[in-house]
Order: sequence, then structure tokens, then C-alpha cells
Amino acid sequence: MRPHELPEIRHLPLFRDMLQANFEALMHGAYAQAFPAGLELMRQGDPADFLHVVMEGAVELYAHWGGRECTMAVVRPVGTFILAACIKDAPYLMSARTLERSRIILLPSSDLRAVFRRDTEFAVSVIHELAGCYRSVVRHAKGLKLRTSRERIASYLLRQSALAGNLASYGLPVEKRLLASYLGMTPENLSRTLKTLEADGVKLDGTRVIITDRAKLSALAQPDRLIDGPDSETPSAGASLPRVQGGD
Amino acid sequence: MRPHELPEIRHLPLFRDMLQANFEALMHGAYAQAFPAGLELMRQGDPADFLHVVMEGAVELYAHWGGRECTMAVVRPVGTFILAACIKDAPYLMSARTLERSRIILLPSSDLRAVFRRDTEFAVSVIHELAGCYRSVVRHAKGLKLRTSRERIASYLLRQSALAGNLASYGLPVEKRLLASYLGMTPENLSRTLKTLEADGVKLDGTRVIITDRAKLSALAQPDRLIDGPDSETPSAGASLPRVQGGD
DNA sequence: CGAACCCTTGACAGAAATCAACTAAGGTGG
DNA sequence: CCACCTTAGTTGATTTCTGTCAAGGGTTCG
Repeated sequence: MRPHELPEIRHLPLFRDMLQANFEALMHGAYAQAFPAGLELMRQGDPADFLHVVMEGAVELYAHWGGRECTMAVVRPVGTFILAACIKDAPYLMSARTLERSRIILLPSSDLRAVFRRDTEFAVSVIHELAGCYRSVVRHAKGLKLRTSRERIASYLLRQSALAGNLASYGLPVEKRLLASYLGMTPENLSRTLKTLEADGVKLDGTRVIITDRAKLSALAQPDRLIDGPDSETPSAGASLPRVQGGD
Repeated sequence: MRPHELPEIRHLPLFRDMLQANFEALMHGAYAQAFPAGLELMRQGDPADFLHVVMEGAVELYAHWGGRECTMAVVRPVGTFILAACIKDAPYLMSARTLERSRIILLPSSDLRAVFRRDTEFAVSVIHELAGCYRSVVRHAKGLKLRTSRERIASYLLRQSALAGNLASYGLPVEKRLLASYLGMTPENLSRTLKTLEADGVKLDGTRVIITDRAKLSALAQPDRLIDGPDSETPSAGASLPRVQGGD
């Protein structure tokens, strides 16, 4: 592990309140590893042996069933994933692969479970983390069930604009096909719908998003803090940049 | 609160491991209340002041946006809901209404937060509960994104059959329109698709489900423990009967 | 008995997946 | 440096699926 990484981890909401001794114990069993882009880190159904912390790069969490596949979330530095499976000592519900070359720290889940049993502050942090993850997925599910794909795209674009500081123009953080899968549609559908959205105040130039009429776009997307969420409640990554939507 | 209710609550996974003194403290601020059917218990966006424990009856958790509405879960005795919002002291993401006449116990969320800060065993229970809720919603989202509505219906019917002890015939625990909403479709769509499923090994007679060819139905539904879940991981309600799928 | 309400069915319109072809960009290897 | 290959993205044609609107049958409950 690199010298600058330890304090970065320590400052994560998940680890910042625990006793130093326990933090050190937890980190003692940890090890960092670099992975090339496109590597499958875990497959759904595998036993959960390690909590993963993304230090550099990006990781896609996805699910598959009956030959189909869909993106569930993207985790960026500094964020953690598969906390829930580690805690329950249960099989992963999602697979994970690197989207770029990534550095990831692995914490043995048995250590994790041992430490929160003796460190109440850490237990409270885990509780908050899980509650945040839970609410994040509920929001995702609400979006899928209540909004049309057109509305999901519009609100996604507005949400990203907000994350970029309410800029009218910003770059998409992920490939379009991944975005389509995350939003629950096919790439063809996304492509076509994006084109029709030009009439509603947003235009795409390659990977560049240009909001031409925010009011109009908002009228369509009807952003709602109970779906799109306030920044304060972004899941694992505290002040970082979960560009698609984190989660565990 | 009734005399028999306290031990029932005490035996819930969420409360069974905490210190007796803390359990008593928690219950001191609690009160039970009876509600008629069809009453809105809370509206999404409201502040989370009470953890709810369903002792009798049934509660529907649902979400709304832009004039639309959808069912997210049904909670039955003995189960809890909105734990996550209580912990984060954040607004509810879902509304709740009684489906039948129900008895519900309300625990002030401030007491809850105070107690798990000083009772590690309780904190660990909360962690497990939340992790279970999280995994439950992830499964729901996976079903929505990976399966067609036809497949969702088929696997739902098989899942319920399993809960009923793998009976070939059992009664639907909820109204069809609610089921449709839970499964992410319109009542009309459910009605029509159910009819076509007669060719795939399942028949409905009113509210009665009759599985005529389990192998054929399974081939269509392709039940998957990473979506449909093993019983052991049902969310809040331990050995109880979360007929649609619990959750918080 | 009447009024809701649930469920079903039909007809239709809209949305989305699928299949296929084509472009453009990036990377590889000669 | 160029030819080649791979892959993301777009576009079109088509089919399938799904939501919507409307009407009718059945049940429950006041």
C-alpha cells in the first residue's frame, strides 16, 4: 500500500470514526492490488471474502441472469463496494469488473466483521454506510418503476450537471452503452431518445453534454430529491465523485 | 401494548441480541396503535420520527412521482419498516398505507439511534437487518432490469409456492393490481400475461394459483437464488411471512 | 339495492427490443 | 505510415411488448 493511501482510507466516512488501533488492525490484513481495464474482479454468487476499496480507476457493478446483463452501479475513488455481502458472509449479488486500470484495496471480510463487533463507532459508521447504500438502491428502483426511459435520461443528465457544479456543459463520465444499461434500456434506445431530447433542452456532441434549456429539461425530468437524491446522501464515497451512482 | 407483544418483538432478529436493559429503555418510549384498512401511515418526504413494527395486519410501502405510483414492498407481522430513514434521520423515500386493519408499534427514532450507540450487540443486529434490506432491494432491481414481465410473474408465482411449502396450489396473498404494481406493470398487463401463462404450467382461478406443470414453469422463470433469494435471507421478518417481499 | 371497486377483455397507440447495416474512431501489427 | 481489425455509436426497418382508453361482469359493503 502506498503512503498517501492510508490517510485517504482513514478519511472515508466508513473508517474515520473508529479507534486508531482498530483501524490499524483492519489495515494490517489489507493489501492493495492493481488491475488492468476490463478485468472481472468477482462474479455474482462468489463468497464475499474481501471488502473492496477503489483508490484509482473505476469499477462497474453489474448483474446477469439468463444470458442478459445489466449495469447496477459504477464505483469511483474513493469508494467501497460489496459491504453488505461481506457483513452477511453471503454470496455477492453482483459481479464487478474494472472499467479502467484500477488500484483496489482488499480488506478481509472476517477482519471487518470482527472489528465492528468490538468498535461501536465503527459499527455506527457501517450502519450509516449501509443505510445510505440501501436508500441509494431504493432510489434507483423508484426511477425504474416510476419514470419512462425518456424521463430517466433527462434526470440523469440533470443530476450529472449538478454534480459538475450546475454547468451547462460537461462530459459524460461513462460510455453510452453502459449508461443505457444502467438506466435500463438498450444502447439503440438511448441513442434515439437522446436525439429527440434536443427538442427538450439538451444536446449531445459525442461524449459532451450541452444543456441548452435547463428550464425545459427540468420540466420534463421533474427532479425529485427522493429519487435523484441530495448530494449529501451519495452512498459510500464521501466527498468524492460517484459519477454514475455509487452503491454496494 | 399487549402482554404477548413484548416477547414477540424481543424475538425479532433486530431486537433479540441486545441487553435487556436497553430493550426496556427502547420499549419505554414505544407505543402501539391500531389503524383501519387503507390508512396512509406516512407520506414519502416526511421526517422519519418512528421505526414501525407491524404486529398484525399488513402494510404496503409504495412510492410516487409525477402522478404515478408503484408498490415497493408489503410488510407483514412481525416485520419492521423504514429503519434506514430512522437511522439517517432522513426523509422517508416511500409512503406507507395499511392494506388491512393493522396493529403497529412505533419506536421513536431518536431512542433507536441513542441505543445502538451504546449497545454493540444491537448495533450488529441493525447492521444485519440493513444489509438484508439492501440485498432485498438489489434483488428487486435485478428482477426489474433482467427479466421480462412474463418472467417476473412466473418467478413470483414459483417463489410464493416455495413460501407456501412447495404446494402446487395456494392463494395469492395480495390483490392482483398491487401485485402488478409490485412487479412493475399495469393490472391489464398482468391479467393478460397470466392468461398466456396457462400454456407454461400455471393457472389462476380468481385468487387461487394452481401450478399444473412445475418443470415447465421453472424453465420459463429460471429461479435464481441471487434474485429470488433463499428464505434464510428474507429481510426484517425472521420466521414470519413476508408474502410479497419485505424490505424497509 | 346501489355504489364502489376489482378484474377482465378489447381496441388502439406508443414505446421499446431486435435485427441489420453502416460510420467513425482507436489500436495492432506489418 | 498504412492496412487491418475491433468496437462504440448511430440509423433504419420491423416486430414485440406495454400502456392507455373504454366498456362490461362480478363482488363486496354500506
